[in-house]
Amino acid sequence: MRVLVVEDAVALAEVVAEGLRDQGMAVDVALDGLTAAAKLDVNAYDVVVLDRDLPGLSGDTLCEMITRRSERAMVLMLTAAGSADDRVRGLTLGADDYLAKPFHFPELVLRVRSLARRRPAATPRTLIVGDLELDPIRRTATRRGAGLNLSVKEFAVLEALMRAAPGYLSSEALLEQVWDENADPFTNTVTVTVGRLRRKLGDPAAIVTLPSVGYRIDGRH
Amino acid sequence: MRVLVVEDAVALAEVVAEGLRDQGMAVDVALDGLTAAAKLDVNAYDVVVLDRDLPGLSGDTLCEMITRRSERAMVLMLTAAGSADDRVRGLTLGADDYLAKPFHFPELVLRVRSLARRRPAATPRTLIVGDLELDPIRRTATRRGAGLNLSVKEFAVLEALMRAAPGYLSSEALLEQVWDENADPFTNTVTVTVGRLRRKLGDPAAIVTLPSVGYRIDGRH
DNA sequence: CGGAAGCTGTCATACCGCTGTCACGTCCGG
DNA sequence: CCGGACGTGACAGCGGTATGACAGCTTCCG
Repeated sequence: MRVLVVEDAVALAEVVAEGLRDQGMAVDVALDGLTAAAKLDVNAYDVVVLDRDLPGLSGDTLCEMITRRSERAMVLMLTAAGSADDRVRGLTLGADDYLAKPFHFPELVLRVRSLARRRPAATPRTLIVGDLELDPIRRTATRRGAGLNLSVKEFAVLEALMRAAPGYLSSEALLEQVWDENADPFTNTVTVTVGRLRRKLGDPAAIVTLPSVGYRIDGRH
Repeated sequence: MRVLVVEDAVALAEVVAEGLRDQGMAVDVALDGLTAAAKLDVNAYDVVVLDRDLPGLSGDTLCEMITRRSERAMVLMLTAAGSADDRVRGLTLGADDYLAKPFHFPELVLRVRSLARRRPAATPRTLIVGDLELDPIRRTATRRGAGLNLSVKEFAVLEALMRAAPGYLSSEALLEQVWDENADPFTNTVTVTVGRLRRKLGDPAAIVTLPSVGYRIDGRH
């Protein structure tokens, strides 16, 4: 899952980004509105965590820009002012959720996850493809009921592939969804991670390679 | 629109199925939970009309199985008990609508239609020409149900020809669509690739040559 | 503080199958 | 009988993919 954190207080931005990364998300940070707008043009985010007080472009303006798009990210607005009025104004601008500073970090994580889930309209709480089952919230994955011990990246790759099922994802698409913008575009870490994931999934092969095209979960089991 | 009726009372099942067929829907019937589960594995339904009292698997269990999937059908639960409690329980399990027996048939039709409308559009994602089937999303191709193991170019050629069917494509058109613009115009790689594709498709011949004109998929199989 | 263990990305390497070229054979119309 | 169009087998080059080894890093724990 790809997240953009827009927050001008560097310290806070980093704390939030790190925390979300611990949850296995690929997080980019923008310290002002203009940078944020540029990044939004280039990358496809699932959720934008947006501070309302921003240098450059105001959070409100940015929020409106985002929500006007058709394939838009979900917006979680952060604000210092927690009054009911502000809440209403924020939601009017199209923010999908609202969180007042100071906030409890676990709540932020919860809301980001729930926003991501809401995006392509009501995805179920657990992903099931063939004999694979994956719970994004509890961060558990099983095959034929047997628990899998996956690393953060492996889990994220499996989740992305299962969300795409029965479709496929190219290496580039995986790199974009699972890794953040600092990823070397010439890396072969996707290949390696898929390889390691395959080993942990065991037989029969659950991930099929479509040569020169990408990877796909085989749901026939 | 594809509908599955799961109901153990044969007479009722047939009446419902016939009535829905009169509305132009494609209706399958399952008389018990296990049969239903099997059919759900194989076919993609838009709506499942589900009796709660079932032999084999209970309606509740089946409903949970359906709603946990990602590309799921909408569920209309039928029940003898029409109490508010049951209604709540049913919806908790993920049923999308609820109808108490005995019901007026027009109401059933109405609800099925409305559920189908709520569903994110079952896209006809497969190309079908004769006995050939090609799924661009999953990147699979089959003939008479048997999977074909095609290379990138072969797949692209087959896809182009199937999209053109029942028309034809000239070698030049294929070269333009499948290969990039700086392809050697004097190459015979199209001929070769079509040849290899033919071999993988097997008998009877599915690609006919129109001498000096081009190639066409023969859809009569 | 120090060491063990796990995760992650890089690199080198081996391998496999796709791909385009070429040569040659065949078919068909003129 | 000739010529063009097409089919097909052989072949070599190349690119994509898998994988083991390794190093940097973090985390955990005594």
